[in-house]
Amino acid sequence: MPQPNEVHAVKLQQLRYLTAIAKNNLNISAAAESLYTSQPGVSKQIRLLEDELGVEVFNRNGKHLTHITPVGERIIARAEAILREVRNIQVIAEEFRDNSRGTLSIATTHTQARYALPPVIRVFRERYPQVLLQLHQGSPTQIAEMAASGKVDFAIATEAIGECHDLVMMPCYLWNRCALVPQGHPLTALPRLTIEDIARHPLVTYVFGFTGRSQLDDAFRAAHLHPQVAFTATDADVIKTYVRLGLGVGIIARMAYDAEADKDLVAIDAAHLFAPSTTKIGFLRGSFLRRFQYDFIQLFAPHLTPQVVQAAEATDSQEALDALFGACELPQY
Amino acid sequence: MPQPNEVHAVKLQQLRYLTAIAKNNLNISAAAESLYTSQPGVSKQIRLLEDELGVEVFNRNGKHLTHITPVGERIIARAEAILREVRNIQVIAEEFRDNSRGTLSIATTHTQARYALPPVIRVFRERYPQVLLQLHQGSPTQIAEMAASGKVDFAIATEAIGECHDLVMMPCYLWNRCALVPQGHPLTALPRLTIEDIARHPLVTYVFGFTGRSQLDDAFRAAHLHPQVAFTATDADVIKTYVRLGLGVGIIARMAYDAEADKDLVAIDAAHLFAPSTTKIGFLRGSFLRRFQYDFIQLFAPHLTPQVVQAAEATDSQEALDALFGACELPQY
DNA sequence: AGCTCTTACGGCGACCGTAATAATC
DNA sequence: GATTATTACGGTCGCCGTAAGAGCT
Repeated sequence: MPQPNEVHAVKLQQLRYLTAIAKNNLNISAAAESLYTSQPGVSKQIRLLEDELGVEVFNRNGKHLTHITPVGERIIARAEAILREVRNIQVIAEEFRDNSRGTLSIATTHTQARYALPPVIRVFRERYPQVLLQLHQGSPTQIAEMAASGKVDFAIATEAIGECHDLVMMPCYLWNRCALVPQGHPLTALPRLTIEDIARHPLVTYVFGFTGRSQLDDAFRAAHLHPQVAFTATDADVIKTYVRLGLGVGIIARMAYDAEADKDLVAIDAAHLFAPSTTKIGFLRGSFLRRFQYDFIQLFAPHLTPQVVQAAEATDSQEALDALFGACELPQY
Repeated sequence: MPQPNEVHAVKLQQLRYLTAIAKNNLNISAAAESLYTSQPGVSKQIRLLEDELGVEVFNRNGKHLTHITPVGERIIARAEAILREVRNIQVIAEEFRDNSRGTLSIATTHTQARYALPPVIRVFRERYPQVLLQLHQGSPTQIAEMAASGKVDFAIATEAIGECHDLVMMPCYLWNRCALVPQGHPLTALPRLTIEDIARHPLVTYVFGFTGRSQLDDAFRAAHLHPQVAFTATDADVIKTYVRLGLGVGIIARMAYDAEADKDLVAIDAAHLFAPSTTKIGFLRGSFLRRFQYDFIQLFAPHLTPQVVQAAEATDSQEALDALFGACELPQY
């Protein structure tokens, strides 16, 4: 006479449904769709779970979910941890089954994808030809969101990430800027560039929130200058285009200047004018990292050995993290 | 046309089976029994899980499980974390449903149960009459094991716990010893007790591993003395009995001397002869603590406020923990 | 009116338990 | 021979999906 068991128990799918609803603005229909299942099923399982736990996870107004209850917040947080660990188990199994096969997904900005990553990717592909690479481009906030939600393994960007406590962000390298002008531009005649010189011309540079734009603003503000910004773009290639059109002085990352392809333009070093920016790599806290993932990190930032990465993950406060990397000599470009 | 789903997925019960087998010396039959289910069911689910993950969790020799594979170790560790979190979800729900109702289970030694806990328990029961109390007595190692396996919420003891990294152990108070002799015993005539005085008599004291016995041995060894131990017991009541019979000098915790009930015996302070012992309270790392649990801790050790407890849980290394409590003024008895 | 959650109902699949078999100690 | 794991088989339960109903915005 089978299963007169405990009648009911918490199930993993219920937890999946829970987090999906939370991620879909409390819309059960959308959550069901994102999970490729039916609304009634999701709805029912949530009720069963609430029944089982004896508490309401969601506040309801008639037929609509309005809020997450305080206890629901905590339950969902734990549910996310559980699902992360389940995913970890699967990743661990995959790693041990064949540690040279798998998928590496990275979300990053144009600047990194175009100038910093290619040599790293080349070496990585040679070393792990069986690993499927997936790169996704986006804004820094999108990138952070993708890493935080587990859609990608790594986030690589310069700004606006690190606020999220769920992400472990580690500094990779520092980089400086140059001013970019057409040949024969007045700035090319100056012996040494000053910030006032730049401010006299309209600027073409990055959109706010992209690629160290805030360091730029900080420097001008500190000098009480308010240069005219003629155009803002999310990537250096677009900036170059408009510099070529004579729209203004471009200010880009030094590494984005290609002596070959951009020989019609002149790059004037501006490292002494703006604080260097730090490019970081991050991953979801609590993730099991595969060997090729550790290897990728180290290829991109040699000082980030597996030991350092594990230490960084173990440190939860931002100050402790800064202390950990304060001693590191980061490469500077 | 229902469920042409992902065909299979990791299930919580499979993880429960996994941990049960690990805890039962790789004996599936015993594991099944401990879970009140059948061997074939457990066996099958484990095979299904291994199939799903594509790796062997256990090494098999014909029909017997021999070892846990390296990948199995990691998977089981994650599984335990998952099951802990599931339990946490249930506890959280219970807490929010009614934070004055529930169960508090404590494993402790005779000494604590008999002398240290009663006043705490009395106040606690007044404050939370709805909370069901469950006290379990055992040896320090048994106590640590019970807490580590989740059978009890708290472990309270003096020795031999803290090795286990899964437990968060926090110091509660220090205590000293006294020598216990019948009235008229030669030691009562001495102006100030020395360790040599004691060593001249046979001793009646705690069994090794119990109630700060090691500090005792340390002190004699440091003085190059090897007193004869006439009798060892696990609790002070038994020790008193044999002191009354004239078997030797009892050495017990000062707080175990009751001026009323033990007025036929003389307690001679020995605080200056032996290093004080530290009684600790511990719980399973990663457990959600209910309000009444925090309250209980604080009743037992007023310096262990919820903030301090949370800080202690967040600290993973033993040294950092010692540093955290190094500043605390612990009460001393 | 449109969207969304809930209730009702039916079917397939899965888990569990009993029984029998095989392999080790 | 005793214990233990696996295979085989059957029954019940539960999940999922479709369809219909109820309640907001």
